[in-house]
Amino acid sequence: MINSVVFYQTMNDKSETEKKIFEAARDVFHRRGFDGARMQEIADKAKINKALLHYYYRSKDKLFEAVFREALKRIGPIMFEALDREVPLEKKLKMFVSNYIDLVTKHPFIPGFIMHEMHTNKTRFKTFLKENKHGIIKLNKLKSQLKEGIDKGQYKNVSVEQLIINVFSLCAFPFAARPVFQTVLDIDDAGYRKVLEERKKLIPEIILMSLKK
Amino acid sequence: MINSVVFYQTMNDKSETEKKIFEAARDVFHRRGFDGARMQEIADKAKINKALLHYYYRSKDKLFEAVFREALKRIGPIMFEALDREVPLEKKLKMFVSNYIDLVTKHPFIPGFIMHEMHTNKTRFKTFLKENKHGIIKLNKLKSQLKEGIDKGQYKNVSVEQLIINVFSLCAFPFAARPVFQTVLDIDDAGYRKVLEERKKLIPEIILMSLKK
DNA sequence: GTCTATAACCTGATAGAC
DNA sequence: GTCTATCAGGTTATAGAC
Repeated sequence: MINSVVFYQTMNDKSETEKKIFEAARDVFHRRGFDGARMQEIADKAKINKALLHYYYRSKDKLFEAVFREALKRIGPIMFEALDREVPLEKKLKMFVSNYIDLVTKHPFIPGFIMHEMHTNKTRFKTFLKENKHGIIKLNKLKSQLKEGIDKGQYKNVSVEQLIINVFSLCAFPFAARPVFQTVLDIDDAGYRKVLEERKKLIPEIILMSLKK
Repeated sequence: MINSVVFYQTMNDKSETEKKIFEAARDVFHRRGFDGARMQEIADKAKINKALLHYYYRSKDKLFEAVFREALKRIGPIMFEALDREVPLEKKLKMFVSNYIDLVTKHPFIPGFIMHEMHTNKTRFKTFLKENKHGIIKLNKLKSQLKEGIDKGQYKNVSVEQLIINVFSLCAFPFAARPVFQTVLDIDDAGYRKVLEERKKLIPEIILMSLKK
């Protein structure tokens, strides 16, 4: 729900053509990355011609920037704010994982897209992230919850950094490496969807199990 | 050690120039991906000119193919054969995680590289994987170990597929998404190396904890 | 705003001398 | 085997008509 608001605000004042272009661009950039994307393919997909792309977005760089920013806006809030809310840790984890898997099921290329573009252009990413105010996240609430559990002797002494890395790895990697897993484990599309769905339950269990003493 | 053998066999009969080219190509392709890589950059890095690249490797495609094959050869055995050995599950996990993290520390772009190239060209990957005889993996030994533990009431009823996905996610994603994590969690290079090192112990603990009843 | 035509540039690949 | 010079094709970007 957070994300539809963001999307709505961003797209609100745009013309129909501009929306069509943006959606086509998102699709192509997500799939192929900046270097693999072709302005011609975006134009074809939006059913307009190349010149119009430049009319609306000046250059490939600017168009990419718009797409990349939107990806961060979609994924940022759910990633970080959701984890830092005033909700019991256990419940928060379940909600987060379920929301994340739903979101990325709708935009399955986002994790791989962001990862790849970051590796090939770190500075661009850092700039965007920081201005996006999710730059360096605080996670104060999560930290204090974790510390509280540790002090009570309820949780193991795990750093919040490792915890975050574990949660995201378990959530995001099955999407980013989907073709690898499907090939190597010989799972068809329907089967893999089931695997992903199962993980909504599985991941919180794993994380909580790994925290408990 | 498996990997040095593979490397040795492959590089054995090549001239010095060919080796230099291959290593430069590996570096550039790993970093930038096929679409982002430039023959000129490879030539510069190998300290020869573009024409020589074509003399040795005919085309960008063929050069890429060589690099991609080598990445699979490096990662394939450690990924799958290691997990299917006749060793107690607990010990096997620890060894695997430690070896994997060491290998990928040396070639940190491999996970992201393979993932990205797969998304942009699935058929190529499938062909390579299958001929590489790690195509569809059997994991018979791992399966029977897991089943044995489940039957004994020692382990939970987790599928081997989910287990594999969990292990690889926890191992590979911190490398593939390293720039994201470092930025967002505000960790410098030395700090992140420490985080990765810690995971050699942490990951087997998490996996075993999640298995136990 | 939308189109066609084309400029300007880049990149992979080859020809040919040494 | 290695180099310089150059071609051929493709891609981003713009000019200009409607």
